Amino acid sequence: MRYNFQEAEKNWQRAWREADIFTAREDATRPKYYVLEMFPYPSGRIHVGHVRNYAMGDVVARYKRARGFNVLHPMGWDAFGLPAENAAMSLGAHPMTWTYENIRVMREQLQSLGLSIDWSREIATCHPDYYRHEQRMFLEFLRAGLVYRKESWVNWDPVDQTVLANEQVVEGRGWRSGAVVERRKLSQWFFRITAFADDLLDHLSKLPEWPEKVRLMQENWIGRSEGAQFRFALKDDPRTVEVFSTRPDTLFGASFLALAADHPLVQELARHDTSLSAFVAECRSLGTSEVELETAEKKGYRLPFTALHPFDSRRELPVYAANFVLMEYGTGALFGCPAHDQRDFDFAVKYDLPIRRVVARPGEEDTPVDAPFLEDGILVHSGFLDGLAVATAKKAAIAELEKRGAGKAMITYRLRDWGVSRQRYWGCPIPIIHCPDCGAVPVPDTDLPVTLPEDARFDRPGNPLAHHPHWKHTTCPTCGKPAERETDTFDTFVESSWYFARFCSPRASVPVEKDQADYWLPVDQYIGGVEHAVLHLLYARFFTRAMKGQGHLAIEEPFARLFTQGMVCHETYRLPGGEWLLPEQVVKNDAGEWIARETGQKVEVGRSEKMSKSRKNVVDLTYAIQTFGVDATRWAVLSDSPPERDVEWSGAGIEGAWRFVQRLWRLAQEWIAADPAIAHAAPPEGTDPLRRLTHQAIAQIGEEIEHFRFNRAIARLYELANRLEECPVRTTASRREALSSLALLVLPFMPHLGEEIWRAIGQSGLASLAPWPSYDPALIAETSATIAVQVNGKLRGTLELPKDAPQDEAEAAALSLDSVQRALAGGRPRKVIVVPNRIVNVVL
RNA sequence: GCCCGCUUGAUGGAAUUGGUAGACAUACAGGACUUAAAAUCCUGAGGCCCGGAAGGGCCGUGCCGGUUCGAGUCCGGCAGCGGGCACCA
Repeated sequence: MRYNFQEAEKNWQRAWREADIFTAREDATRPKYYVLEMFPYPSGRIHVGHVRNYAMGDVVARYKRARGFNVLHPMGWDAFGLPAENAAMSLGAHPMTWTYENIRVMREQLQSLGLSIDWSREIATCHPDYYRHEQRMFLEFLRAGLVYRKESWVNWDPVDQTVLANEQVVEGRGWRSGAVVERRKLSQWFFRITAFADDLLDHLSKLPEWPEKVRLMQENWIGRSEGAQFRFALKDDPRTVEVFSTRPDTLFGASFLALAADHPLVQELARHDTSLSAFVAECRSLGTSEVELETAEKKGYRLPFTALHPFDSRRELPVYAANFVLMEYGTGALFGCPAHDQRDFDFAVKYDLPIRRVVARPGEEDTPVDAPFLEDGILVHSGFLDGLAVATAKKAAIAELEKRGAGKAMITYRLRDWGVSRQRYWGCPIPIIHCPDCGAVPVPDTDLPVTLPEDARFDRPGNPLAHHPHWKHTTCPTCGKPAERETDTFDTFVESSWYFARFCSPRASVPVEKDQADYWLPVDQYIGGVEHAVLHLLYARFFTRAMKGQGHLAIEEPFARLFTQGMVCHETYRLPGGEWLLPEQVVKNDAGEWIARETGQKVEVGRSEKMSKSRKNVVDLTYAIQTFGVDATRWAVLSDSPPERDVEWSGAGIEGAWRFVQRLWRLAQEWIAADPAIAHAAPPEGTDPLRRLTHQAIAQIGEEIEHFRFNRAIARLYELANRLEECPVRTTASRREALSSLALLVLPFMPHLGEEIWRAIGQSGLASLAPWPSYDPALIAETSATIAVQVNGKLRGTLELPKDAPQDEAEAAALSLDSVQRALAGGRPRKVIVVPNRIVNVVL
């Protein structure tokens, strides 16, 4: 007798489909629950990481549905992106064909997993019906001042002729071409995410159901710094230099000013000063990689200016252009206070500038500074600030600057506006027309969507849209003269910034249908990888605010609860030539070395890292699913490891999971065969050991699922199975209760087996529609307690006592134990500590 | 450099949040069934020591120290691993 999972999977998936039970409909009479897993990029095939992610979401969705919630659990495709274009270049397939074919395969694979997904809401972001709304919202945001265009520095790959994201620059080279990346200034479109910097930061504290780690990462990313912005006058020059500082209290310790190479003043001087312009070029060519920055020398170029101290115009400070000052942060200029900043200290030593102590511990006012003093202390040698603590001195310094009209308190953020222009084909076209006379003109609403030309060519580097013979040529909507379309497309993070809202009304003619969005949003449970902790999750929070501003949404925060599941990792395998191999393409030879299965070549084994298609360390579960079934595969993927933790994938667990599937199925079959009346038994009454086990399991497993402890829920289910087999007293009624509860408890993890057992015991209807079993607290109440007996904190034995037995009884029982008597050796304990129902500790 | 997190048997991990460390699973070993294998079932197992055995003792949650009747759990210090940020003024 063997469980035929192929049959069961086919039958139940058909039954669910025919009963149409996963299609979500608004229903004011039931509480809603929106479960969403981060949607996949259609890279080719489903791997273990996907299965883990979607199996978790499915557990939650099925559990909440059983708990009476009206569940929305949709699926879509994050379908624009670079890999499609790379595939077009290397395989000759059109990005669209490649993408839709991948979607077809992956959809089939996901559907085979028995996920409780509402497929009627499926969306693909590369479809014009999706991105037309994005284009429309972009233009709305433009009108609202949340979008602008400006020149900015980008990473430019001279071989592929495209902009690269920072993440795509590896050690200063393009990740694909290997070419040394240049910095280039290009006109780019930006989303004004900084307009919400404070709001995005403040609301983090209102997201208690987000992991602390993610909130912290976003906080650091936004990087709020409080300080002051103020002006230095220049000697014999009407211009001024604006600086930002978080330490205005140390202003009396200033000994120089430093400007970024891109600072307008420096730029201007460089026009007539060739050695300065050489210095500027050197600053720009400086790599942006961490290692280079770490080791780069602090270099300055003395400018022909002298700055005057804002609190004492007799004090004169030299002004430098310096390679460590960033135009993008603050004002692109700073004052250096060598005594209280490491970098300024290094610079002062190098250029022999004064190092003036202005903060000190009591009694160390005149101690020479041989290393920058960074602690809090008392202000010294600072005129009106003398004697103040650092925090007070900051306020006093700012007040004085304001009084003199030299500056004001200022908050600066690390967060930059979001540059969304990409010189790529496979993305959403930016709906703008550039007219020589009218400038950048929005595409009129009636002309949306701007769709991609299908006949683009991918046989040369650069942007296929720009190369297209006629796509970009059009006329200006304003003046009617010949004009050119914007040939850049959006960063693909734009699509994923609002897809969760689109799922509420996926076919609407507006971006979101307000009523439906108001019903379903926010997402109650969002699940995805921690690698999106900052970018995607921050962009989505920004987009939600921007959409609210346009009246599309009523919420600020898109995701009420966030769960970041760990990554599934695997070793990487690489041939000497650099070609990556799939795990299934390598084997260990007799000597224990890894070799390529086909050629026998030695393979270099790399460290275990997140499964990704580019490194080929992906494990396809097709084989496991065909051999052991979907239920066993889902079970194996969720067993053993806490969901938030990274796991090193090994196929080891899957056979055990399969054995367990069969064991449960056999258990049900055997019980039914031994007692056919089980199928019709009335609900049990009273108490017996089997009922206690059943109800304990119901209580525990519900609790574990609520808290995302799927590994523990699974352990409890194993325990339940072990005990059901051993349990002595069983009535027909309690057996029926045990089996039907078992069916429902395993269902979120193993939906097909759950249905199978449910039907086997004669339950009507679908288990997937059955309410979560309830437990009787009276049945699970413990009547006795096992109490540990310790002598001086060391375990000497255990006692079995009635629950809540009086303390003196427990003490007496403990003292009468042989092991305790031996330890006492006739003496008397100094002290006995009794913790009811837990422990008795005899202290000698 | 700064900020977070982690470290428990052969392995993945549990431990009611200060109260019996190692649940559950995987791998392993022994046994039963079998001509044999698979499957299934039973048994064993943190380490060391005493004992023929029953049993008993000591040590043990990265390392050192502390608080406590009692520490995997709390505190201080250190090490290792992982993650985030970084010429951020």
